[in-house]
Amino acid sequence: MNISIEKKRSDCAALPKGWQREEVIRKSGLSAGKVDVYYYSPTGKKFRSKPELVRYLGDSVDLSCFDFQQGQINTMLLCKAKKARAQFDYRFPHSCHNFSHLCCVHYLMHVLLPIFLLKLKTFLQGLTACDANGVIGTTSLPKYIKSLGPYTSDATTIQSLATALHVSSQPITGQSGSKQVIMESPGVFLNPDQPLIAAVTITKDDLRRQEERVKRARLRLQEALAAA
Amino acid sequence: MNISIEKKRSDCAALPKGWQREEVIRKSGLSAGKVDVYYYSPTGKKFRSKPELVRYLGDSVDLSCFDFQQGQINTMLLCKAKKARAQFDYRFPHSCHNFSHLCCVHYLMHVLLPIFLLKLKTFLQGLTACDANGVIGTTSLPKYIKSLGPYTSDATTIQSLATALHVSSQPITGQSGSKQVIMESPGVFLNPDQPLIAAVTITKDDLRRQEERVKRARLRLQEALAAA
DNA sequence: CGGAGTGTAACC
DNA sequence: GGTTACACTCCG
Repeated sequence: MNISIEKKRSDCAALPKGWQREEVIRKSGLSAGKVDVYYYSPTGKKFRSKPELVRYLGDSVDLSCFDFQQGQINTMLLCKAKKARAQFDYRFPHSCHNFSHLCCVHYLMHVLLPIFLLKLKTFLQGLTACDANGVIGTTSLPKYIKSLGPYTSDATTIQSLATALHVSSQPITGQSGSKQVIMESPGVFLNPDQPLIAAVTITKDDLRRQEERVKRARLRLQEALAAA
Repeated sequence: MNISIEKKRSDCAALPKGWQREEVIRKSGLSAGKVDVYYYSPTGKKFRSKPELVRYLGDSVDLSCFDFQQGQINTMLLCKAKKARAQFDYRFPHSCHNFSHLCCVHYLMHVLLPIFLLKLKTFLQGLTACDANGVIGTTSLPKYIKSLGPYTSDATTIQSLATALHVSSQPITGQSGSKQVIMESPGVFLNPDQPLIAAVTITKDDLRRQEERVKRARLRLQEALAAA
């Protein structure tokens, strides 16, 4: 019942019965964050690239339209009209050397965060675009997300999230008192209306408590996912 | 007078006197023919990898350019190391396909943001660690950053920033009314005490105004940097 | 010696 | 510039 965020393995519908697909996120090194995709034959043999797969399966399966990374048939591969990339790259810069404090702050505020925001925005816009084109389909948001707001459609919800992210430097004045499970995730930080650098001191216990809170939130979301 | 084809051992000029290098050819298996290289310290201790060697020798020998496999100094390795440190990788995921809304939210909250936070934390910790070791030196923060808080040292300032990022889900209660130029950067978003998804609508003009604000903030920081 | 994990040349 | 495809490392 463990759903690891770094590693997941499941059946692959685009391949014959018994074949499985695995995603592994690189955890360290220059390429940390990159997603490696592997396939396992029914006998357990591991495959790490499409040519390798083709070599093994021969003519028994036509993989010309098979997207190795995504694990599905992609008719776009025939046209070779590669449009928006479907791959995720979780990479991010490593720690730094030869960086003055000034550069550090500058780097954080003017490189990391703007890029992060931009990518989030692009990500969300891409999502709504996909949805509009029917690529994703009419998948609904699960109830616990819907309940966060009085929206008329899921598209509106996603859009408003993107919007809220974009107009970030202005106060977000939405419904209050809606502390859902997803709100307890660790990915929320820095209030623009408060000083950037605050004189907060914490103990190791504080750190551990925070980490445990994160773990609990993840567990709860996993349960929600399983129930959906 | 025995010269074995599968195994040879000799002094290694690139290491201190007394160190030896050994080559062993794999005789069978999938990797038959592959050469494994081992090193022996003057005391006879065996080393099987470069990290192992570096851990043992510590700072006494600079192995950054040492090619473990070849047993020689390789200047190309130096270039690589320097590049890796000097360059940042700003990559982040593109827009997506095949993603339900649920996965979107899950991805944002449980993949992107945790990784982002982790990297920020590592980044800042690396910075303070560097500083403590004198790698960065005693560079001072410029005045306009110092003025943000009553700190006794720059290290404290950086540390508190790292801390504030870490304990993100708790309110950051620092000095108020200190709206510095750096605060106007776009890299501040999402208040944890407000709903994640807010019913905000914006026009294209709003977007452009926001982007121009970013540009202006960047210009001002550049001026401040030039004046420092 | 195997194999998971990471590096990276070559390709598009 | 960004991926793919596979070579290589490191450690069990």
